[in-house]
Amino acid sequence: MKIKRETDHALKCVLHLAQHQDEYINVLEISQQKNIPRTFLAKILQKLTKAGIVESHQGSHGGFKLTRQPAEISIYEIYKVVQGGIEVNKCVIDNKFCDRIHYCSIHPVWIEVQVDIKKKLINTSFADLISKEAVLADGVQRKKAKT
Amino acid sequence: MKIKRETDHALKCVLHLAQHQDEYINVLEISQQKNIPRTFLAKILQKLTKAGIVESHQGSHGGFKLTRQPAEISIYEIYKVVQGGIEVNKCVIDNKFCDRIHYCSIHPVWIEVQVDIKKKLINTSFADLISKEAVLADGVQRKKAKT
DNA sequence: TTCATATAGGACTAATTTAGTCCTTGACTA
DNA sequence: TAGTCAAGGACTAAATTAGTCCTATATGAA
Repeated sequence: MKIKRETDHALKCVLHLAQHQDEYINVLEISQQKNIPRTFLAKILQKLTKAGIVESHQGSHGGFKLTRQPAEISIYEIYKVVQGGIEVNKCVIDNKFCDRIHYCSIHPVWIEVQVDIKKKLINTSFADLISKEAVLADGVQRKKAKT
Repeated sequence: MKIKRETDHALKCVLHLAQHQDEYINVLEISQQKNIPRTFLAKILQKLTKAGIVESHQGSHGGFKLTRQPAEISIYEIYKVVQGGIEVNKCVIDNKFCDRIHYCSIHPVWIEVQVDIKKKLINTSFADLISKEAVLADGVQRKKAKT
């Protein structure tokens, strides 16, 4: 389990959409706002669309928007769309990498770790992130005001 | 945080040494027993030696052995020697990868995940693994006996 | 004392994965 | 019907991982 840049991009992107619901927002705008390479982001949004997390609209004034409320979308979901599942160690997923499947004492540790991570990611929704962002942004403002 | 093959090898290697304390065991034997490429394992053992987890002895009848009791060595320690620390997302370690350090709402999630993982890995020692191995090996034996 | 058996260490290479780009096609709408 | 957008496939570049290889050095035993 390691967050790829792609996943990072995807999360920021969905966060942006979550903060601008009901509008269709195009790739260029998101890429500029969140500092993500445009063409790469386009690819990521394709995946999110296929997965049903966002819906797309072509043509002018087209773009993307969320299909669900931010509170209904977890970090885990996005993570899964991009990376395909939590994989702490190859051996846990792919038996080819472990000849000791039936009696490996280390194996269960990875499984436990995976379960823990999954729980945490499932329990964080984009509504949570939005409210945190607000608090944090406020903090930054106050800091600026002080100086 | 993703377990590299190298770390996997290291863990199996230390487990083997933990199961054969007081003897010096050489690279060749461990590599054969645990199915790890010999030259690669040699490199790994160098790291473990430098880190003070094993001590080496050159010359005939030389090899490696643990410097401490298995109960005193955690999975985390080995992990750290090989991979240098838990890094769920680059942005958590390296600011270059995140322009949003001061107000990123996703950031704290990774930190929490890292802390959780670390706890779990610290709390598993090689003594734990050895006893698990015993139980598991016994299970395999019973299965074989049945057929 | 010298030979066989080990590790130490540095410099390489091969394979795989990650992080993108580019280009053409197809949908929408003003 | 031209301009604006996404869809999709095929590529490429960069970075990381997973090793190898070769030489030097230490140790113990014949």
